Amino acid sequence: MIQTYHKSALRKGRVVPRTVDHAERRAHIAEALVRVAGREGLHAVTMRAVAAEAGVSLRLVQYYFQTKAQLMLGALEHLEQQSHERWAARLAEAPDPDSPRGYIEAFLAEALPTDEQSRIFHLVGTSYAVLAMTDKELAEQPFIAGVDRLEGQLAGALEQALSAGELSPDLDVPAEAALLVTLSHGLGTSVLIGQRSAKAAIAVLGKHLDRLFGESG
Amino acid sequence: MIQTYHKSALRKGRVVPRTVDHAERRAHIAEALVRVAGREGLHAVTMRAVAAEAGVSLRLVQYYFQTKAQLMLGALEHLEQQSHERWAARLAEAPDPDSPRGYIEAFLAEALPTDEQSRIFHLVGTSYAVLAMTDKELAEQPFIAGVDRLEGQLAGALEQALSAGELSPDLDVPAEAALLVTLSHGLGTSVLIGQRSAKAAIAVLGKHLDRLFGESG
DNA sequence: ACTCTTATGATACAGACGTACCATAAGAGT
DNA sequence: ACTCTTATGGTACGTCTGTATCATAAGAGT
Repeated sequence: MIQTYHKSALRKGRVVPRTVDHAERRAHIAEALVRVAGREGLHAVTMRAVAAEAGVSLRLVQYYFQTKAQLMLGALEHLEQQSHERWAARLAEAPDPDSPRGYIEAFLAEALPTDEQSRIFHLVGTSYAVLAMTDKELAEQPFIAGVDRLEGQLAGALEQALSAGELSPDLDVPAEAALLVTLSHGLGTSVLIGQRSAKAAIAVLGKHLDRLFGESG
Repeated sequence: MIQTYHKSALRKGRVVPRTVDHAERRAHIAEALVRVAGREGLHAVTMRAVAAEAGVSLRLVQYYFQTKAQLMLGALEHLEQQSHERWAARLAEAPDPDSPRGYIEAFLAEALPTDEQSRIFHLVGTSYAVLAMTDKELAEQPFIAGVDRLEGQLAGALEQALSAGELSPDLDVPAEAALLVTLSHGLGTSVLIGQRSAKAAIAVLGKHLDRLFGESG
């Protein structure tokens, strides 16, 4: 799994880096970090642990990310982008694309830790959030942007449902989007600390959506 | 501030510990931990840092809490108990004790990081929550119990409001209590990472309560 | 007055951590 | 063929961490 380096150089005959694809390698290491953090917590993430998990030498981690701070930041960006793709994939297979409620429910359920992958995602994401509370440089660029984007996307879906007449016309869309995103984050946390099952969290969310969309149906 | 040890022995002439009040000293150290964690994050909490913040020697921290794990646990318990008292004080001065809505709103607003003390409380609490996600022994006893107690207390208030006819009679009280607690936790987090102001968070919460209590008035 | 236990100080130790340094294999450009 | 740059391995260094050890001051019980 390790020594596959100059393979990628043959694949793309250009003169770009040297022999290996830097982006690919950085992604590989970043994913190793996420696995370690998901298993033992973000506080257990060390350059040596990440190197071991990725199956590379400590020196390599240093080479691709010069410092630990940059490694942490790079992994966060990778996680952001990965979640972007994950959401797109999930929403593409939404049950009924004509139903805004289905879209919104799928959207929010994705944020809940239902399977192993989303569990890791929520755990690591929340860990980063806690770091961002005391590390302002970490917070500003990559973090808030991601959450804001989600909230905006959801607000768009609500707007659409409102146009379709599925929602009460005097709904405050931005406030409701904020409520839904923060609610699903809070629910996810309660699941992760073992206070509630994922099923129970989905039920709470579902009841609120029932209320929003009118309990007919 | 440091060498006040045998003063407490004179105050209470009994033969209980030896010269100093252990519980008082442990509380002092636990509060130092909370201050450090609130300022620099829970990951910056070290036995030496706590000792320095408390103005005692490293040995003393070792003496009163034998190990770091016990120090962390003890501080969490202290935080729990402190929050208990804080809530009681806040609710005692609720604006209108006859209005369940006022009670509930005060209850939930207390969970939001509006002033420095509640900011620290939420930050440190969330940091512990993240730890509890990967450290099962930490989670079970002190953590979930605290949140469950809050949720139960809130459910009681909702039940009371329901009896007073202020809520829709087909409200699912436990689900709503869960929603409100997780929502206020999620809102608090979004405030702490700087995504939203405390005022905006309170507004989102207020709008939802308006909906619950019927928007008349 | 004398001992005993509690309370506190100082410091030492082994391990882990982030980072820096030195070496070298090997493709790229000439 | 020769050099130059990139990519990788190995390892050493200084610092910080949690914990353990040795020593001792001083109130408590007799």
